[in-house]
Amino acid sequence: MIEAAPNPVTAVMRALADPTRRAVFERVFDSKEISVAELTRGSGVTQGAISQHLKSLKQAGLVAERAEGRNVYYRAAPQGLEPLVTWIDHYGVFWRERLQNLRDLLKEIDP
Amino acid sequence: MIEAAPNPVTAVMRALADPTRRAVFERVFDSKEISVAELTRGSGVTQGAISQHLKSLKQAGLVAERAEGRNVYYRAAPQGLEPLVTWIDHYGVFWRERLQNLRDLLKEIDP
DNA sequence: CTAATGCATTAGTGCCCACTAATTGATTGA
DNA sequence: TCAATCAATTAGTGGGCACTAATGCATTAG
Repeated sequence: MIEAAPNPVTAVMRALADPTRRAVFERVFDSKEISVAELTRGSGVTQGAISQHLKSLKQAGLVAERAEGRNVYYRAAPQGLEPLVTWIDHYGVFWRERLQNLRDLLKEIDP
Repeated sequence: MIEAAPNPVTAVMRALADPTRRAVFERVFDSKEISVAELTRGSGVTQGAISQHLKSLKQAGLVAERAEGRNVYYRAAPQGLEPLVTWIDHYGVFWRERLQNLRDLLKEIDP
């Protein structure tokens, strides 16, 4: 139960749990590429905050960057969501089994 | 971009972002039903902490409870994951099919 | 009845984190 | 050249959160 190991699921969950940071990811995702200045516009927070969020998202493997001139363009890295998908999908297996058991049971009762 | 509204996605993400609390959820899920005392055993934290985590999970719609005598038995509420699955379904382009199956399952479970 | 067990809740504490303001370095425009 | 723009980073701050210790309330056992 002692989980000191920095789990990738935890990293992704933590990165996306914050509404502001998740909104940044969503905007990056919806744009093919987007600069920091453009992300800052209408974000309600300062440019520094946006840069910090982008750093977190990058460390979580959720975004990638490309520098061009004095701009830095970010793009989404959807593969970064894989740990999350795997975690959730794990429960899908259980549900599947339970449903199957339930169906089997129903068939026995009402053949 | 100002997101003051307490989003259900945020609620679920936040609830599951903490490793200890997520471990509690996983143990609740793996057991059909489990008491607080049993959850506390081997959790590495006090009983009070477990109760607090269960309260958070309950408010996020991820667990439900059943009192019996002086025990309270918790069980998983899989439908609580629906906001998360829906969100990933939108952004996790690679795994949309996997998740679509999972969403169908959730609908079957929670009629 | 009395002691013990199960659970929730509270107050208190330390820590982490989201944010700002300011600075710095780099690049571009006039 | 000099000013302006873009982005990252830093120090500092407030607030929230995970946790403990302790208390209270039921319920059960002896």
